[in-house]
Amino acid sequence: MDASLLTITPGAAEPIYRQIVEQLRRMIAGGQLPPGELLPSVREVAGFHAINPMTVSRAYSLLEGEGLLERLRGTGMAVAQRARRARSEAERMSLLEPRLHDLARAARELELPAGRVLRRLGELLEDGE
Amino acid sequence: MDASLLTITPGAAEPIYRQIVEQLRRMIAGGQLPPGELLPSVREVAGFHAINPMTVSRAYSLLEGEGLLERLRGTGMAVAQRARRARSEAERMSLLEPRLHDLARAARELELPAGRVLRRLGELLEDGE
DNA sequence: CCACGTGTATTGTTGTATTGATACACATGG
DNA sequence: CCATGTGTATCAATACAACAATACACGTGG
Repeated sequence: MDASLLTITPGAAEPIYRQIVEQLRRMIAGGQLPPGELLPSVREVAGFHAINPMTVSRAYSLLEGEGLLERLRGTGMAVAQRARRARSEAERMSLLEPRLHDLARAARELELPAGRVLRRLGELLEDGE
Repeated sequence: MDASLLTITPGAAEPIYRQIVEQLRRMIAGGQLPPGELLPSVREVAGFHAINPMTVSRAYSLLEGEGLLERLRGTGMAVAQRARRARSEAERMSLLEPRLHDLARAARELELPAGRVLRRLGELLEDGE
């Protein structure tokens, strides 16, 4: 995997390390990062995005704690073999649930018709592919 | 409006004052809080939710700065009259856009089929009403 | 008139989160 | 064998959020 595949926004409200964590978590769960895949080194990511190596390391460590990454000493970090599990559609869906709830609540408070929200989301989901 | 209508989660990642700000902003844009509506006093909200009065005051001040609330001296805060504008469906929709983009991106990284996401969101939107 | 209820300014303290700078231990691989 | 590249432990700096305790300015309403 290449460092350029990560999207990092230093100025955002969401902390950098968490941007990395959640992005990688989803890409692993989704299968874009298969088990065994080697991740870019902390210094590589840090250099490319002009951030601190420790910030990247922190993200990697958290994912290692979750069992999603493996430390290959002297080589780097790789997607763990046992990370292949937890890949049923239902399980991936559960990672999206909190965001869905927040969205539904916001839409309700805005008194927006369900149809309109669904239609717009449909468009955005198409655009990506 | 009653203090119990606000949903506040002290332990959440999102700071309390911003939870209040965004919630009120949406309820005003959505029309649940019509112009002239009197808000609960800072001490009332603070007491009910066991938080600091200054935290509530901070949220109110920010909304006053946006022109959404009006200070009625000696009485409290009320939804501003001129807040009625900016209420077209398109405008309310725009408040939801960032969240929609995030969701679409997450769904893509999770490799979830659009249909499934849309169906689930549909359910959640129904439940609310 | 004046007690009471508004919001707010002020000051200080506490806890936490985030990021950064530096130095270190370790395995690889020519 | 040792230069090079891994990740990371440690400490510090900074910023932010929230709380606490006052005191204040102001209008309402009995």
